[in-house]
Amino acid sequence: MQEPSPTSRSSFLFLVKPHLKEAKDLLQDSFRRRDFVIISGNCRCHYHGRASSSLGWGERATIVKGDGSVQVHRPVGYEPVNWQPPRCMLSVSLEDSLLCIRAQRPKPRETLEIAYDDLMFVTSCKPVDRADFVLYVSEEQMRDALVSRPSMLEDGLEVIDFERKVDPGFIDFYGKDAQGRVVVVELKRKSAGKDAVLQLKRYVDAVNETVGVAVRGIVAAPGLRSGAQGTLAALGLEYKKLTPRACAQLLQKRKIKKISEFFEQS
Amino acid sequence: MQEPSPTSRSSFLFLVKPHLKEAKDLLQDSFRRRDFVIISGNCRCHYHGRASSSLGWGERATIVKGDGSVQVHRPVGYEPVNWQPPRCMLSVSLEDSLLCIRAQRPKPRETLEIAYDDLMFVTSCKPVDRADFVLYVSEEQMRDALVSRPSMLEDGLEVIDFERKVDPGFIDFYGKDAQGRVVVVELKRKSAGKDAVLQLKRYVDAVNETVGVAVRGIVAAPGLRSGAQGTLAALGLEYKKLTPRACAQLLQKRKIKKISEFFEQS
DNA sequence: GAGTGGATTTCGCAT
DNA sequence: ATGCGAAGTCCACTC
Repeated sequence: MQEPSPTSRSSFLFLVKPHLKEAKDLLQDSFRRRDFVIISGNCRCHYHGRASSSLGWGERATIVKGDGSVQVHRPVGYEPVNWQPPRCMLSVSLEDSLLCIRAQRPKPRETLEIAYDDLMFVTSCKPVDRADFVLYVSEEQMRDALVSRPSMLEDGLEVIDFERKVDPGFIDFYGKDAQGRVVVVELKRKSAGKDAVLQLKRYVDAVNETVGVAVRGIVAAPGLRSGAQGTLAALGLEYKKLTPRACAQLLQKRKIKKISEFFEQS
Repeated sequence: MQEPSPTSRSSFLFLVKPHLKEAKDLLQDSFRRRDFVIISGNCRCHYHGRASSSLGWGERATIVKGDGSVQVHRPVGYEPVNWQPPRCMLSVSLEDSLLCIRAQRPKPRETLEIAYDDLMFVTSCKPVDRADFVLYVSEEQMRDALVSRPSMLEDGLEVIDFERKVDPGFIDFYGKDAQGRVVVVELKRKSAGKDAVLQLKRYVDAVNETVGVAVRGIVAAPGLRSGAQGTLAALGLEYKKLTPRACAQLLQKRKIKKISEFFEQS
């Protein structure tokens, strides 16, 4: 990710106000090449499959991607009015002075027909895009979420402190469970590895020396790398799945962005 | 719907391989005019809001609609990789030789930043589209669905016959319920009105004269127009909601397209 | 405005 | 292949 922008750009074709025949020839080639195609003009649509729908004449933009997905976009509305998921059979033809585009899917059986009688433009290209998409929340956000609602990890869990200083470092979340046992939570934004488990163990040991009650250690992360599984069990520690998305969603609902706000509210 | 195609076409602007400055000026005007804009080129994206995400450099197409919705499409994948729902604040600027497009939404607070360093093309227009979108299944499809799974209307309901001839006409669905009572169903593709209720009453009366058990009458439709409500109650008839989508979904799952197939399977 | 349920949901991961 | 659950779900409808 964040790799430098390539210096060479992929080529593209574009037709402005083309005749239907001209567009049909381009689209046939483009569909065969699995190009990324955008068609803008006046069209009507018919869909038959999981349901049926019809859409009268109007000016819309159609996107056909190399994976065989299709979407027809009206001037307003986030979602496409008609669409077809990937892996479609694409065909184009001229029928009764209409440029007819068909996208068929075998399973489930469904068909989308888009008929243009007038075109603003048609573009065709093969975009180069090898970047990784990364969706995340910060470890701080995860901690905020957990502090604002400890029950998302376990019923009856309550917060005592967070970022609590102990000898080996800082404990992300420090609380007590429904049975009154102390709970030490190590948060990880990505899948937790053996290093996270060992770090948690050090915290648990440190807490064990200072408190007189039982101490539980929990790794809370979106996943647990295979190597960490055995270590976790051997050290008597636990793992609880905690996804960035769940945390982000909670923070959104609660409208809590910072820990300070939590303490003001509670 | 299906209204004749208008003879005059709305105008559009088309920039091919524009300089960033040139594109910025166009986009500022387009955003102010609430145009329908498509931008194609090399970009990177950052999103912060309900979650956070980053997407490195790659060639993608961005659609900005007049309602303030934004979507960034990669070469493959039905869904946009980044997006913003309608009612966004849009802004465009030149920063560090990048064309930066910002789409901000106040509630929930979230921001999408799209930075282009190279453009294939930019188009801007104001499409005219006043057509109605109609999603439907035929009454025949609804009947097929109900026959293939009467329980979608009520547990224990069984089919005896369909399109059954009685004196006033044809009964859509004829069956018996869990208590052995005869059930007469009148299907409607759209919201049922008083006419549908009265028609059902005639069927129920006709059946009442020929059978010795209690007869129930049910209007099954996606909705019930307000006027029909009172008539329904006065005549001792019932209404059950039955949506075209539920029927279409069932037909799809069961892979039953025609009644004949049902009898072959049963 | 918040809450609820549906969608031609789509999509990914588990079985 | 199939089924189940999550999603920055979106969206329409109800309270």
